[in-house]
Amino acid sequence: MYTVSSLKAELNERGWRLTPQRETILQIFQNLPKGQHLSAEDLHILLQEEGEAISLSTIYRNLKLMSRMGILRELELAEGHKHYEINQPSPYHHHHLICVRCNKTIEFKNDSILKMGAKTAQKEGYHLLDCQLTIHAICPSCQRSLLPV
Amino acid sequence: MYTVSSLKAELNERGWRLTPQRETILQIFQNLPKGQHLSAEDLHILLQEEGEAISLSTIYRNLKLMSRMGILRELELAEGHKHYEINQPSPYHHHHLICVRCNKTIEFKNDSILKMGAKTAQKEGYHLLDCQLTIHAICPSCQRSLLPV
DNA sequence: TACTTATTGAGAATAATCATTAAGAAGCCG
DNA sequence: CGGCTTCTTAATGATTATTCTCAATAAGTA
Repeated sequence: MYTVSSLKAELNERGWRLTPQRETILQIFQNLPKGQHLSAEDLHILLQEEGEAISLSTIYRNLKLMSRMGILRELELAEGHKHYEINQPSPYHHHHLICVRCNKTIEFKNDSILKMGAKTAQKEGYHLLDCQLTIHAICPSCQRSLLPV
Repeated sequence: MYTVSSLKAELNERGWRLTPQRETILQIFQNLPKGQHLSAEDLHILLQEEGEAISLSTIYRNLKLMSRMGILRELELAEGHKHYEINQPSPYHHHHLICVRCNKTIEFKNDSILKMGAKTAQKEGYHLLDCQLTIHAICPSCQRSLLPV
């Protein structure tokens, strides 16, 4: 599991710094119930409720930074705003199937996708950070509702 | 001088449309006293005062669009926000010298800069939209004030 | 302990989303 | 031919999301 000290090491390696805010954000995501993900706004409110308020600027900055570092995954579940979740290694690595009508989201696993992503990145000399298959579709329940597309 | 009908022609050529809002924005810039330039917010307020209110979204969208079309020039006079002015052809084409302390701005001309820009763009097969030399400096008056840098 | 400079927070500037409106193209007809 | 109606889809406005700027702070290093 990704620890605060490995975060610090990775940051320092690039001349960046471990701040209390970054530590807090990492911990929030690590303690999040499985399958949950947060938007910037969600995280902002959650932190306020816990009395650990962090400014929205800092939240946006660090969500982006930690995604680029491969610590978080940036999910495009619904249109209009992004969600984030912790990026876990192989046995927990998963993908998303989203109903574009009701936004119901299902996580599923498929090792061959990750393998293919890893292989492709390697072949091109890229350093893999994350590899996610996102499927937008219409769930059975919404299909039955017969609403027009 | 750039006319409404040439704007319409250029827009339509790309499958875009001439709207009353775009026409209004063009006219505002054409009637602006020489050497004046507006920020998005300036333009928004100016239009409200004239009773021709256009939404901020539309203003931002069109300032960017018209800059990319080469109709307006996007100026970075002071940090933090952009200013726009009409983009005029050769005899009126000019550059800017800005005091980074007091923001006093001087326009100056230099045909060889435009020629060089045109030549460079052409050599690379680029289509020239605008070519501006922006000089940030400290004006004599601010130098005399002896404030620390 | 001092020093450099990345980071934060607050606020302003800019971009993106989505439902609604309307520009321009195409087809009709007198 | 021109005016009128229909149709497609770009553009608008309102709102929300995100980025940027700057002065003040503090992490890591010497």
